[in-house]
Amino acid sequence: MSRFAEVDDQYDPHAVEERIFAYWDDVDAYERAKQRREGAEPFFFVDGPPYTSGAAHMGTTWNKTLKDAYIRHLRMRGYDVTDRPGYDMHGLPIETKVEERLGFENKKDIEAFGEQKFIDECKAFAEEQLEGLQDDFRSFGVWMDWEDPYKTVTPEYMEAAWWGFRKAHERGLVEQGPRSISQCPRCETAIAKNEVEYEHVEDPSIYVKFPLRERAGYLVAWTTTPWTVPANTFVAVDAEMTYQAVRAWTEGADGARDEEVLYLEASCVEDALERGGYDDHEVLEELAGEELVGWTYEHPLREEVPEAPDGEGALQVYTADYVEADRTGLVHSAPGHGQVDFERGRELGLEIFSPLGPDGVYTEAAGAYAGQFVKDADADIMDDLEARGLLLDRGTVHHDYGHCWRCDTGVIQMVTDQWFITVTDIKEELLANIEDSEWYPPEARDNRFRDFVEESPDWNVSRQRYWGIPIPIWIPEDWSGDVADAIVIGDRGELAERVDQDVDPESVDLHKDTVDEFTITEGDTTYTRVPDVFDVWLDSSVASWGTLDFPAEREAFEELWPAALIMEAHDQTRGWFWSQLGMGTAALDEIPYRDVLMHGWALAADGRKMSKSLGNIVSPQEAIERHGADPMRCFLLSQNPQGDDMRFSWEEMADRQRDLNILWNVFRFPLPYMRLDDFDPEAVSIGDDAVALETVDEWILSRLQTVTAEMTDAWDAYRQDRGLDALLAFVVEDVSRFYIQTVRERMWDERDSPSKRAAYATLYHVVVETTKLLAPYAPFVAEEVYGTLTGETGRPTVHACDWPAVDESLRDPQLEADIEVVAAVEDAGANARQRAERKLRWPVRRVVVAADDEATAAAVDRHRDLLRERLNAREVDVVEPGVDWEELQYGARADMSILGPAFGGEAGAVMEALNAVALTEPSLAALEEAVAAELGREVELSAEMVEFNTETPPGVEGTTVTVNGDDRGVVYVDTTLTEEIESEGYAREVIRRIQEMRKELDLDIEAEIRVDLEVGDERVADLVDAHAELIAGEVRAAEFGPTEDGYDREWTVEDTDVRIAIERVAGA
RNA sequence: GGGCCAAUAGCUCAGCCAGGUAUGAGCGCUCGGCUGAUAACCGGGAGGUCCUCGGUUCAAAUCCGAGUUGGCCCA
Repeated sequence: MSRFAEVDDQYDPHAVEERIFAYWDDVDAYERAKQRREGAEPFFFVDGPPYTSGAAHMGTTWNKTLKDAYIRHLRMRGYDVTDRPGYDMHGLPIETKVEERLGFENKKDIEAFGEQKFIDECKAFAEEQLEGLQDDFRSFGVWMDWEDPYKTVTPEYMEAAWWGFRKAHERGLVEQGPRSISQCPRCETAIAKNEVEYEHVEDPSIYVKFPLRERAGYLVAWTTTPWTVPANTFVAVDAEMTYQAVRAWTEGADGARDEEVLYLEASCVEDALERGGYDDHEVLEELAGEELVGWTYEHPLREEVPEAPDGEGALQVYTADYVEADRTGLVHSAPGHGQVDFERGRELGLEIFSPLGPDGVYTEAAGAYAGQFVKDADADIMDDLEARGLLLDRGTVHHDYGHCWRCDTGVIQMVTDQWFITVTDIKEELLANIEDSEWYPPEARDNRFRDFVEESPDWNVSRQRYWGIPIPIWIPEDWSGDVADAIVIGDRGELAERVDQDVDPESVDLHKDTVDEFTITEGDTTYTRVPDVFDVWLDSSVASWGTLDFPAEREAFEELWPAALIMEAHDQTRGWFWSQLGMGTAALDEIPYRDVLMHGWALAADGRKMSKSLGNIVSPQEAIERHGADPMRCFLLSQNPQGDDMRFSWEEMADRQRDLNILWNVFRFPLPYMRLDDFDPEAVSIGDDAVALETVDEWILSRLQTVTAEMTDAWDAYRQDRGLDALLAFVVEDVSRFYIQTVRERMWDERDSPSKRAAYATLYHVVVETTKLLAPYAPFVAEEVYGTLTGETGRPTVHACDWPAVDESLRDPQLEADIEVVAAVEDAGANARQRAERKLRWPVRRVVVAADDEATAAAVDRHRDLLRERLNAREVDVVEPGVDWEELQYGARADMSILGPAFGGEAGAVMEALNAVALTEPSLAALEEAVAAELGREVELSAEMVEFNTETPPGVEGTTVTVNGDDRGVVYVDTTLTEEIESEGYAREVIRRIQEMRKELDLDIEAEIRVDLEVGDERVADLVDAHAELIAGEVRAAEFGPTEDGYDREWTVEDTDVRIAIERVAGA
């Protein structure tokens, strides 16, 4: 970029982005920034792979922006940062999208289409989505290794999953067996708990009567899933609860009683009998749940389902901890379906009867219902129960029921054989390994994560699908079910070595259709692969080594692993944070990451989550279009990244754009002067002898050090938001509002001077360092400003710079504290001026600062010149603490509620006298004396009667100085006019108007002009005339006098008409 | 239904862990100033049941309990 080039008048984020994208391309900025740190201390960052099934939304954008900012920052801090992006590309969500695209209904369509073709379609879809995501991420300036992302679908990566799984197997943590799982009958696969979405639906609500064998009567249990009744195996009670045997009856028209005996939990009796439509009842007996244990009953659908459970221990009452005193207090339990039923059933050693296929259709074992889809059989089952007189009530209920997150089909609980990593066997290790990670915020680890790990069941890693990493297990024909007899393959080399077919480990694809062909023969036994693929959560769980292409490549793994840092949103506590812990511990007995930055979710402006149905989605593209990538990034990075959800706000984003615009103005303000003077930053810098730093220069340089230190601390504490706050406050308040304002006059000076050089050198240094501090947040504008200032002398990109170090020699806390006081005094002075209605353009005779403390007095004293300048005062005086300003007078206000009763009829006169007097000191004695003089007689006053206040001399206004909430004194501004002040005031009024006219004519800064002035009032004309020289200097007037064809304008200055004409004179 | 998190000015948020007057901050609004950074900048002002209800305490935005609303996770 060419140094001190002309820049846009206004910050235009889109123009900057466009130029910088081209520039980065030209100079290979990304590669060079990385090259700079090659061989430096490594920092192993691991990208949590986004799922490739759609475009980047605001949450992904926040996440990636955070990652980019931290990577850039760490790189500036000197680390060789791993920045390989990753993509999670397998799994059911993509399968269902592809099925939709191809118009498929179920698995049979896939089989007909061809497994390999379907896998190819899924791969193509995922790759297509991946390209979209890459473009999205690049569009807001994320610098990661886009040329070489890790993809979970490549052989190297899939092998990493095999390797981890084999390690887990070697440690005895892999097993196969029946489990109650959530099955999607459409997708015909088990789905994970977190893939189940609950929806409000209407379902049957039935009270089933189970006929007791050894005694009269029925056990009554409630269920919303009639289709599980064929598999009923036992009825559960709570040991402690009280159950009642009740005789309940209905009375016919003829008075005949129809009665039966029912067993229910005591508190449920009334409600259940009401539902059953009984007329009345009596309690026969009370029993503890424990006493019911061992009672046996008839299966209610024995005739329809002859194969229904009837084995050892079946059809009995047992205790179970899932029983509640709700509905009936007895629970119909079918270990072939429900998870808790299954677990209790296994514990009791009961038969697991699950008479349905993966598509949710009853098998032959279901007898009369065979061939029906379970949900469709509900009605028949209820009819059959009713016909048999075994339904106490039949109704419906609205409740939440699980559905497949992808295809929205209601899930069914059933027992199937699945493969597990038995993480419950290593729970202690998992909990211990957690301690090796540091979480930001820390509570997330100690509450949420620990709880989740403690409650985690074994990990079902098998899915009966196509688009995934095939489970690398080969089993013999007539397999015993003992996993020790199975073969688990850990990598491609081993695969090629052991399978019967000819396989090239370098080129083999590891997807299902390919590996299903492979067989292994050992001795005279032939092994075939189990048909399942891995749960897609297993894919990303191995990312910490998969991203290093381990096990194919070993060196990087040995040097870098485990990850130094990962960052994802809080939903990943039960996702990626957990899966990595599980897999890392199972395979390597180590947690695969050290620092975890857990951020929140991007919510919509209304505080609700962004969703299509609420219509409150804001896409990153829209944000970039409206405000630009840098302002969007700054908005996202100004949010606390530790746990809290972010609330989207257009206003905030617009504010960040405004902040960057101020930076832009700060940057472009000195450029014309620097160009004019051929300022050479290399020859004239802040440390040089030829540069005479003034107080404000030293101050802003000190502030820069303080801000740098604050920002470094903020980044180290994973609070980049606080760093950005500090930086923007510095730019807006310190640099723009204070420093620039103060140095403007120095830059206007046409002559070369050590002071002007100091201003140039200081501002140059401050802005260049600021671009470095800003670089991780707003990489585009930081680059443009940096490049324009440093030209060819800097690094090719600001992102290859070192993070600024704090230069203690430039740091002066005393000075910073002083200027804080000065700024507060200035604020108070401006306030006083405003109340006196005296514009800043008009000088004031003097300003008196009555300091409350030594520090304030000393600060004002030290910076008297600066204050004089900023307050436009001829003189600044300090009154030391403890001393009254002698010109100050005091008055008193009467409190009539005290004074009235005390003086009766005289009160009015006393009050008037009291309010009228002026005192030199605020004491009761002085007041009494003055009031006596005023009133003509003595009065006796008490402290309660009056309140003292100060009265400033005529023409003087006072305002309290506050610094960070503390009163530090009072500033008195004396606005009394003198002829000399009026003269300068009018002259400055004229100057401003001429400047405006120059601006209107778009004259060059250096252009000289002729000025013709006609002032309507003779006295004012003389006053202006007295400052002709000042005017000429300020507006570059070569001469005064009539213009030939000048730009002519009428003005009104403080009620006086002024005509001004200007024209350019030749030769300038 | 359960666990965790949040709620403070019109908006976005500090403050809460270690209780002590909300100087709250920025933006917005409004009134004024400045005028070669000017589609910029500066100052003044208004603006609050600190979600609600209870409790602990001399004192609660802050600690405790219950509830409401929203978020995440789980059933």
